[in-house]
Amino acid sequence: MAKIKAVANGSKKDAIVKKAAALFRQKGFKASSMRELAEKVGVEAPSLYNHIGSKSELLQHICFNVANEFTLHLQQLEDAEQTVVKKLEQLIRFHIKMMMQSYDELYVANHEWKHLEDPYLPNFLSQRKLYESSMVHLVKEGIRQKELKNIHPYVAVLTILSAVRGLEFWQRHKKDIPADVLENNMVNQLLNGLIK
Amino acid sequence: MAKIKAVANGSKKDAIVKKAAALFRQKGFKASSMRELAEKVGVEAPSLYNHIGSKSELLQHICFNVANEFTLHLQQLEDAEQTVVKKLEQLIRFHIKMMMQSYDELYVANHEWKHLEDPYLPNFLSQRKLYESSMVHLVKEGIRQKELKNIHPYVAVLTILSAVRGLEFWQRHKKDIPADVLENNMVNQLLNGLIK
DNA sequence: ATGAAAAACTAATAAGTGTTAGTTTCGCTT
DNA sequence: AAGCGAAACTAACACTTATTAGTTTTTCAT
Repeated sequence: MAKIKAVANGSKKDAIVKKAAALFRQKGFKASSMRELAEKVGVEAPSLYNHIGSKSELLQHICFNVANEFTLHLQQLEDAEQTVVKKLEQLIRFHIKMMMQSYDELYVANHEWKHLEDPYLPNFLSQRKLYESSMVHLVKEGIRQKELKNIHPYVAVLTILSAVRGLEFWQRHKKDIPADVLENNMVNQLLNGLIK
Repeated sequence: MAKIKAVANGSKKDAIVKKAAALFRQKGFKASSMRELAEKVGVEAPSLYNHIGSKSELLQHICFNVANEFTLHLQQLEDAEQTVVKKLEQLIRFHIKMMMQSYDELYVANHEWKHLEDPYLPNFLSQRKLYESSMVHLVKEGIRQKELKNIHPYVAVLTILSAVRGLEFWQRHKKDIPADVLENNMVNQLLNGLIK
């Protein structure tokens, strides 16, 4: 009856993944049923399996799409020739941009990763750990270059990552606080506690 | 066969709530079954219903116990005669202390509140909003008193709340980073970006 | 020891889960 | 128009879910 409309520049599978991200964010992975997802897509539940392999696979796609985007960006940042402070600033701004353009996916990757299955869960976690480690490395370099105060590197990274993660919380106040105001204020607040 | 052992200074119900908090944190609310909870408690699933009303009720207790503790502490803080900076510092330290002594409960309240049911979900959210508002008020006062820079108050609050929330993330590194080191570093980093 | 209340048990229910099998319909190429 | 593959459908399965009913055991004050 109803057909699945493929999203611009993407397969029908991508369209399903996108709807799944929205649903998983609203209800959580376990509380989202394939029947409900099918309804959002405009199709009966078993029809979904013409395009996807399983419910788990949907979560995998969401989580790793996000993880890969962040990993890629960080790698590019590491290779760039810039001060550590500039790099940290760009990193924060990237997190904010991602939060705006891929809210559902980012939220799901942050909150529902624990429902990933066995080869994927440890892979996801180690990729995340690697991201963290790279940031710690960056901060240490900043301290060595005397760009940053002599703070505890891991605590600094933790604080930055937590703060940007908390931006999902701000989605509800989008109208009150324009993105650029938020961005500049947060960058300032996070970095001024660090810069020498 | 097995009997439920009441926790020190608490009913058997409290013992179940505590086990539920640990389970809900590990697996998430929806993915935790009453059978599994019963197993952790050392009893058959239906026996739980001699002590509690429903699965939902467990989540309600967890979420509101946490919310009430924070609300109470903030009220006491507001009444105290201290500088705004001191108050913010104490607030951050309180969050860290709570994270250490009630990790499971705090985690569940932060992550699983969306599975609360109808009268409780809006109540929880409005209590949370009130907490936020009080913090914004506090920051505004700090700006008026010229204790704080002229930053966007809501962004400041968001950053602080997000950063302390991210402490759950640090639980895994407890051994590497002693609590007091973390506490002092985070307080410094968060406040030095704010203090004039 | 006895009777009552508390709290455990077993059995069962109704609803919901992801997913598979088998069949029909749609849309496009020839 | 015919035929073929993609993608929809219905029906069903095997399981798990929270929870209730009814019964038996345990605990404890008298």
